[in-house]
Amino acid sequence: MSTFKRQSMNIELRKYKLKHTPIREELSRLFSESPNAIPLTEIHNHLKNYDRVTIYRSLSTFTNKGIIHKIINDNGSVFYALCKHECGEHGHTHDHIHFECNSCNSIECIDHHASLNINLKGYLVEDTQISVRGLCPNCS
Amino acid sequence: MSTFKRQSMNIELRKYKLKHTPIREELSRLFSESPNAIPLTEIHNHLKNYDRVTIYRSLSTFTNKGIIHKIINDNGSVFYALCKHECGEHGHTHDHIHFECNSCNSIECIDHHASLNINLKGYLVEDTQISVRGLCPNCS
DNA sequence: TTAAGTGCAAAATCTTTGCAAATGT
DNA sequence: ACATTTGCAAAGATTTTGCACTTAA
Repeated sequence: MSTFKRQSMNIELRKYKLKHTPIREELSRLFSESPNAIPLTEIHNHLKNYDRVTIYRSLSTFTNKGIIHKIINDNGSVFYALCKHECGEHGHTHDHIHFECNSCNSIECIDHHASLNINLKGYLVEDTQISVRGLCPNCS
Repeated sequence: MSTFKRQSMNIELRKYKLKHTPIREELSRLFSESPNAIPLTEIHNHLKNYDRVTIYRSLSTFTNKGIIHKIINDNGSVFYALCKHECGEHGHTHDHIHFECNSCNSIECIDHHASLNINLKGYLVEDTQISVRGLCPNCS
């Protein structure tokens, strides 16, 4: 239990013109420290001191700023993960795949410029999202 | 507005050891007639005469039997679509992609044996799901 | 100082559960 | 006849909205 004051969050709130509040620092830390997507349930668990509404609104704010993105898996469970690329207020642009582990249920965003040959006659493809299930390195 | 009595549902309920009830016939017809996945909201609209609970339970039954499968899009909206292949009580096995139209918001299951070269070192891939967004033939 | 952010209460959805009544085979 | 299915009431769960209070800059 360190009493040192935490310093320099990895997410620069100022850059996004967001005020520097306790819950946002907590969220920043959470996301910065986690290599994987974070289940919404876990976010609630970590932020028990804060009102649920505030959590929803903070996540919404971060999402709108292009700091994080929402992931919904096949079961409808909600996760959030840091955006790694050029997302912003004007939209999200992701070119990674989501890997979900069948054992530990973690979801990881993996950079991948997939060479996907989809030939859909008559369809205009604008975006492709690939989700992979299996066993992550820790579980296989 | 035909007054002929409809005949021979495309989904053979007996084959699945399911009783032949009105709501199940309605659902069978709905799915058989729709080339696309059906939004849950639309299912509720079409089945206004039936209790919501009964609808949920019927969809759940069909899903467990491997007759239909549930699709959740990026927004968390729920759709259901017919299974085309060898799904059954023991599980679903799909090898199609989901195409979601950015204009009319329809979702279509498209058979596709995607030649996807994913090289994920350390990961054991068991299943790959591809979702494509864009414009469907009707909208492009 | 003051616009932005938070907390509380309440509403709005959406989905599930329990049980008695109805129905298909 | 009887197991299955349905409808109703109610509970659970999740997310959103309104508004007054608080706080960061």
